[in-house]
Amino acid sequence: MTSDGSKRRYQEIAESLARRIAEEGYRPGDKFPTERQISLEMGISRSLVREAFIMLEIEGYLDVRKGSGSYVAAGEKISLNIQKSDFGPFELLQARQLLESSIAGFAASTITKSDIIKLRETLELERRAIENGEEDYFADRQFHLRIAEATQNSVLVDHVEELWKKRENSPMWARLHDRIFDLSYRTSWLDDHAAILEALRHRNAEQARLAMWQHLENVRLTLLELSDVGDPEFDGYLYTPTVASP
Amino acid sequence: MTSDGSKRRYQEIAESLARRIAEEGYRPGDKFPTERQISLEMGISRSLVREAFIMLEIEGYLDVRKGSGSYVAAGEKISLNIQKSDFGPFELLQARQLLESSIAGFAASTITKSDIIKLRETLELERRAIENGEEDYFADRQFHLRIAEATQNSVLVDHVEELWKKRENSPMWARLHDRIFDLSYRTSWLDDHAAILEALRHRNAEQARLAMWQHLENVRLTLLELSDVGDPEFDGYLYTPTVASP
DNA sequence: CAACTCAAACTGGTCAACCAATTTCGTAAA
DNA sequence: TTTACGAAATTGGTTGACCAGTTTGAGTTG
Repeated sequence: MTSDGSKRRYQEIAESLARRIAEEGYRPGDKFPTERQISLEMGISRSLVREAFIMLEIEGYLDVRKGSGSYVAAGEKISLNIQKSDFGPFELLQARQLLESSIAGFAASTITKSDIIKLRETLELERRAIENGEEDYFADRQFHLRIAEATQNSVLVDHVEELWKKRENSPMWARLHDRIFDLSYRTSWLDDHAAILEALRHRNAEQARLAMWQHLENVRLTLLELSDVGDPEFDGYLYTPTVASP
Repeated sequence: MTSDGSKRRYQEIAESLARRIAEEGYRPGDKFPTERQISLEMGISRSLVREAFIMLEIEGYLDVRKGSGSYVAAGEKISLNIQKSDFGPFELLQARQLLESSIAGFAASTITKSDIIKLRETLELERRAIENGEEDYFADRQFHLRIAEATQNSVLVDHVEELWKKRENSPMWARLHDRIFDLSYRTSWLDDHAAILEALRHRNAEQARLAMWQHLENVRLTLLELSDVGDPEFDGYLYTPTVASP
């Protein structure tokens, strides 16, 4: 977010158009309405539409061709983007599980004393926040990022976080996210974090990997429980970890 | 890239301005020249500058405020972006190694016959491309993505790919990237891919993980060789894999 | 002298008109 | 009938003028 919470107009328009692509069954390669058509339709100037198109182009939804028109992006970009908007946070969480547990295991061998001290401070911050009943999303995030930093993989973990945050903003998952951070769940996660830190302190890679896996498994189960999906579509995500677990 | 290799004008301008931010010592929070100033300075209309600003805003470099001006983005966004441009592709490759080898191992248990057939086709595509001396970046990328798709982790792998591609565009690594895709290297990578496919076909998770690790290790060594870094700064990346290797 | 006011001079936001590349389609030539 | 041509229509590209918030500072007031 750019400091101010307000959105620029072109962003709103772009989002509305992106929704349109997703909902009106556009497929890669399909011709999208022209800038003029949309400006008339929405009663705004073409410049605004144009700026929105630029945003959509940058985000990989649109492919604009001079003299010809704009087309829903062909190739992988769009199909992945469409997939993104169709899938829930479960896939993402699975990815985090895979990634962060590997990183935690690796961190056991690279972590320094000062890293451990910092992690302990972060944990203390979390504990105090929970006692006071405050929001502590920041501390939770910091804990995960600091472990990644110890292996110099923070860029990647941060990007997964960004994806996660984007999903939070979608109306579909917003309510879910609010409930996730109820104190009850965070208290149990605090124990998970403590277990991870303990494993790292003993430089036990296997244990660290396992602890991180279990932590994110708990998050996943919580998420699943909160969203009370009986939806069989989600079965695909309910696999037994064969990679990072023993 | 959006099918056509040609860049839209606003993109060129945005890149030139991004270079300016990086080279002229702008720091987060600093005020950036106004749209009018730059349009005069470059002899173009303000709309073009405006479109470029939008691109820079989306990419997290700029924070534009109505009535006030545009500022070099503060907070994590820009610092991460600055970090991004400061770091080489080695860190990213390490992340890919960690991530994709885990995914390959997992894919061994989830992959279907049709997935394997598709992978074989992609491999054949690569082989033919190399024989004809053509570019085949697409096929290489497709191979890696298809494995990820088998575990429904394509979103994540795709994002790492995006980061990778961004780095390619930076002048610092562009030349390096061109040389990577010389035929000689790609031929040996073809064998790597074949080994990965073989392991997946036998549903041997451990072997698949190892093969993918080794493949990206080869890529890393090639990269290292091509960039002939005696630079001790890179020592941090030259670690022995303790996580995903045996 | 300090604090307030408010208008002028900035800033980005929006618009409608014109430019240039591409596509389309009727017409004429083979 | 098929092909080749080219003008007209359609597309995105670019521009300058005007609109709407924000900042600034001279002038006023206590």
